[in-house]
Amino acid sequence: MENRNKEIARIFYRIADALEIKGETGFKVIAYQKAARVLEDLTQDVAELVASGKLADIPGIGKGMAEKIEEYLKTGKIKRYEEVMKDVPEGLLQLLEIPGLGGKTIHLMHKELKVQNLEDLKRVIENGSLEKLHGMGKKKVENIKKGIELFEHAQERMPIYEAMTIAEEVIEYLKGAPSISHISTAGSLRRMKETVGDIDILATGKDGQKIIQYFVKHPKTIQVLAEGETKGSILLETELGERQVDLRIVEEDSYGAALQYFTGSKAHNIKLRGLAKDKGLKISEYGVFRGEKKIAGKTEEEVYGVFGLPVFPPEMREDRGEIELALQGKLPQIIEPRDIKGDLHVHSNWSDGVLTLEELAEHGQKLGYSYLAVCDHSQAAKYAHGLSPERLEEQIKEIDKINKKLKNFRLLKGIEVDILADGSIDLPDALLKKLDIVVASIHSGFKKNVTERIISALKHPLVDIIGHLTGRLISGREGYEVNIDKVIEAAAEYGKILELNAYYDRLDLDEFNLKKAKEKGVLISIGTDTHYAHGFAMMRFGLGIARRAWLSKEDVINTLPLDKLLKLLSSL
DNA sequence: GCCGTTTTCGGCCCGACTGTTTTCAGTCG
Repeated sequence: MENRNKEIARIFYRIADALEIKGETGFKVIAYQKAARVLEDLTQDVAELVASGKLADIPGIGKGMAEKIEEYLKTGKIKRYEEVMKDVPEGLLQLLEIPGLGGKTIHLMHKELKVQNLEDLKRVIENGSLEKLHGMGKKKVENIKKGIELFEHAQERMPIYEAMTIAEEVIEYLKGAPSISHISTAGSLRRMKETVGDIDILATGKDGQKIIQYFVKHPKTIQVLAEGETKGSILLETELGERQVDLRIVEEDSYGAALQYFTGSKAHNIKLRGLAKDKGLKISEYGVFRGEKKIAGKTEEEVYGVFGLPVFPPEMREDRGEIELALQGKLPQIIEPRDIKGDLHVHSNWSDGVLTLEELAEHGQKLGYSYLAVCDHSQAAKYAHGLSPERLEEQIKEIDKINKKLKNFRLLKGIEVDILADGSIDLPDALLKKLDIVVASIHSGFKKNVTERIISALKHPLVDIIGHLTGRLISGREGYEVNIDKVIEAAAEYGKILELNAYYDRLDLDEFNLKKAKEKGVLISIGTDTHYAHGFAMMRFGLGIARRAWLSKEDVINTLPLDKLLKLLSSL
């Protein structure tokens, strides 16, 4: 079983929402939200922290939260939660998700008009009673109506690859805007989160208004949501639906401060603002100020420099302890794109890929890699033309032939072998012994003893790596029922490697499990699992997630030069 | 509700924008 951290986090979020609607002081709401976020980010099981008495050492968890967590672990309930929910109908919580509608207004309409849910809200809009409330008016109601419309058409967060593709296309377009200079992604996209809500773009230019006017005329615009002098917001038509893109324009002089500010995360920024306050400074998207005087803002180096901090990699800006560590000069060095020496999971046209072995080698060399691991499917994967022992023998010979012609580059002989229903491996040992690298993955029987099967694969002396451990697809499939903590422990025990599958829809292991793996000393291999030429580019998303998990070069085996990699693999 | 070698009480990030006000409240990012 997974630990209960996320369950408790969810309850804390709901308490925060309920308190917001009840009109409690904002700081209590923030305290619950912070505790919830901290719980979500935690790699240890709260139950273990309770057992060791270390729960209240976690920043954001005080006496009150600790008591509630213990109560939940003991009784499965939190009294405080049931109390607050007495006064707040279930249907009211959901209304907080409507853009433009907040706790205060919901409280008011609940108290004055007995609104309990979305239905009721629509009714009081239609019959005009909402408009008559104190502080409300025609325009506010109009805005809420629009909010409901947006809410009902709300899109799921989009996978990072999709967001990046749209953002890069818009950035190309923006280069044609008058007076525009620096252009960058910001927000969760720049932080490389696995999914992205809105696409945020930041740019500098003398004439903000003209740039925004140009921006909203993007040929795929289907609706202009905002068009001002410094901010524009549009809905774009894309292959997968409507996507929101926001553009902000700032002066050259504020670019660093704005980039820092709009990259977030919010929690990271709040912590930084706290530091500023302690120093008697003020920080905003325009710069760092001492009184009226601006002392930094042009670059992120300048802004962070004021506090004696380095420019954090965007992926680390989540308030997960990075600021505290940096202040002590102990911020870890995380993996960089240039550290990657090869891709350890690619498919050829021998199974379900489209590229020939020669083409794979060409692409690998173009990317500046030293090696590529050809890991086609094994025979059990019939749908993918998995390789029989005979065809794998043939492929091995073919790869040997190609390698003889290559200089400073090597195709590694590998396989992505199926872990069968009984935990055994789909190819004979004698054959596996001829390979440089063996990745074992589950492709069927997602609900059958997955944990045990994976662990038995880990025990297999010829298996090096477990591929896409949970099997989840971000845009549509829950992962297998697998006890990840147990698998990580087994991988540590047998000294085996876990894959970070860089394909954007998998990103599996995710950042939290990668962090757990690192803490247990388990090494990671990053592979794109590409079946096509354009799939090699997925490496950047795998790297993004690796960086979000604070993996260093030393944690990732495909940062090794070829000879050291082969030595490591043969020792597993 | 959390937090503290300046505080165990009194703070808790900041500014833009909007709309309903007549000096401010609510919401957002």
